[in-house]
Amino acid sequence: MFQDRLQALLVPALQAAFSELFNHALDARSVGFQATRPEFEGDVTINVFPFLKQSGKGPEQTAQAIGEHLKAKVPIVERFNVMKGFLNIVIADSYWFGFLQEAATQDILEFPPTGKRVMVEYASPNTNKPLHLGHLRNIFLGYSVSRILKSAGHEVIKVQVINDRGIHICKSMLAWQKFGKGETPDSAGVKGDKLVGKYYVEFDKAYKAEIEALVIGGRSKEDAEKEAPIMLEAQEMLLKWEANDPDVRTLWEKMNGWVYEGFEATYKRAGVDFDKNYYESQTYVLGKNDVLEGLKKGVFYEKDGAVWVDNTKEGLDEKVLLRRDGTSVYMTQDIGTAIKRFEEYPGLSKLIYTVGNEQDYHFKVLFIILKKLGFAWADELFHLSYGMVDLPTGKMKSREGTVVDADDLIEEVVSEARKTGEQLSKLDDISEAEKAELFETIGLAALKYYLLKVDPKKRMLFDPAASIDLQGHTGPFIQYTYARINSLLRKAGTMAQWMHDPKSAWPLLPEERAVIKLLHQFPTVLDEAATKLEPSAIANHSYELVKAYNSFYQAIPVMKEEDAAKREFRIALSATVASVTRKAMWCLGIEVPERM
RNA sequence: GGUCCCGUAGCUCAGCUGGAUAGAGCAUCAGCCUUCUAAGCUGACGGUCGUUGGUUCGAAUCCAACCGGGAUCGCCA
Repeated sequence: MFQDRLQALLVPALQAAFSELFNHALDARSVGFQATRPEFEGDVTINVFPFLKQSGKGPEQTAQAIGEHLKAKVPIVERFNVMKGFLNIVIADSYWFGFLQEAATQDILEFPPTGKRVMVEYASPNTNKPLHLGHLRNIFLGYSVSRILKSAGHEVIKVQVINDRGIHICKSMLAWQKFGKGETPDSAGVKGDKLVGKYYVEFDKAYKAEIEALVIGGRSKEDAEKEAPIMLEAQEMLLKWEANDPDVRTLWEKMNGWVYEGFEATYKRAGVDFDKNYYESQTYVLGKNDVLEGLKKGVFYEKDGAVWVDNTKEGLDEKVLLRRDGTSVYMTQDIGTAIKRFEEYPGLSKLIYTVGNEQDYHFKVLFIILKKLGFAWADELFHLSYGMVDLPTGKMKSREGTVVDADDLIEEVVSEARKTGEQLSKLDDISEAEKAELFETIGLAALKYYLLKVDPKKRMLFDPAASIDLQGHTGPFIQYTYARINSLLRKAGTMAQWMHDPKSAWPLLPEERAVIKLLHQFPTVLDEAATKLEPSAIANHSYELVKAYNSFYQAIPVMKEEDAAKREFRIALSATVASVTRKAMWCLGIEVPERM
């Protein structure tokens, strides 16, 4: 990494300075470089306060002594200044020119292969209702993480888990049977997932009506909830499903098929995909044997006929893994599925679950259990826990109909992009089809960037008005900068290759230097994003970069520059910003348009 | 009640492996298009970093307590 390379040049020199000046060994890890604050002259800053004990001198003298030593010994240290305990170092232009030369000719956001395989699970929808805003945060986050890991040199396997069985889908099936009159997505003219979701709501209505009737008839609310005929019927249907009843299975396959078509359409429009799907109907039987084996080994224990794990030593509770009747719980399946994945993918070195933070406890327990079962890879499991998405009106609640539908939302951001795009009317000469594609790209960028720029761990507020904003700290602003550079490059024609020639170099302008430094930091940001699984780091740095570029663009002529060497250098700088931005957006799952 | 997460400008968020005068965007106000895309740029306004203690040469950042918000603690999924 380039940041590391600069440090690699400076740290040993600093250590040498230390032993010569103060006769003291300096631990490389204790050295912290920081970017020099803009109000001072310099590129990197060393804070000497931590070294005062060893130097035995005051901050100014210490910094001054180190600065003089570095300037004498390190060619790229051009000059320095001391402000209190801060040693601000100016790195020679030649270093920055040299870096740009490299960045212009290779992808600085593509790391060499690590040989590691990583599985990222980033969607686990139920098949009884359509995808909503919460799913979108999950999907965009996981997709971005998988691309970041890929750029960081890992082999990535993207998977989703489809919760295709259980009482929830039986409810939809039953309601469709009762009230559907044979309606299909085609006959109703709606997406399959929407149709099935509609019958899930129908079930709930009928169920509530039955409860009410029973309560009026004198039953307690709790009894009524248990005794409502339609609920009993749904439970019966679930039993039939488990018994492989042909009629139930046929209906189940038909309705799930509708849902998959609907999901597929949403994923396609959202621009995400998966390498493999796991279906709960196939995995829900897994895990039972593993639990029984754990019982034999004494990892688990039996109480009241059920199998339990005791995690009280870990500060957690006891948890049932097999019910008294021998059937599985959710945890059991997850144990089995994890084991299966590591069997299916030999050499899998990491498994990341992108799941909301309401399941923090679940994953804590799951990982502890797998560790107790003795799987070495248990340490490589990671719960990428993301915060809930709130609306200005409060929490999303499906029962209260406050859920923001994924398809509707995408439609809205795209049409907003269209509205603005047509107002600006810069695109009168391109076809309707091209325009449609462009607005799709811009609208989705607005939405994705809005969801990804926030630290995934944090709960976030979804403000519909802000999410379709195309100005300021937004995806379209970044796209705009890219398109703008492209326009510049088109004017430049076949780009004459700029080559850094140390002999004919000129002083870098502050605007140029600022842009180069942000490019220089980017690989470190990618590394951090890949380590911490934080797309927001990429999103925010991309914004910093294009903002600095726009300031440069505003103040400094590129094509109008008369000195050919400078002109070509600025074209190369612009082209590099464009290509790095494109790659950074790729890491977020965001496309960039050639013009807008 | 136990455990965990969060609290930074009017709003939404950065900054959090301790370091200089805490940064952006939106909103508000004032400038900049006969020159490379104004979806842009420049500037102004705006802060007891929830509160109180502690550690430290130095705390938004680490620790503790409290206040406020959220999640979770099923033989549900």
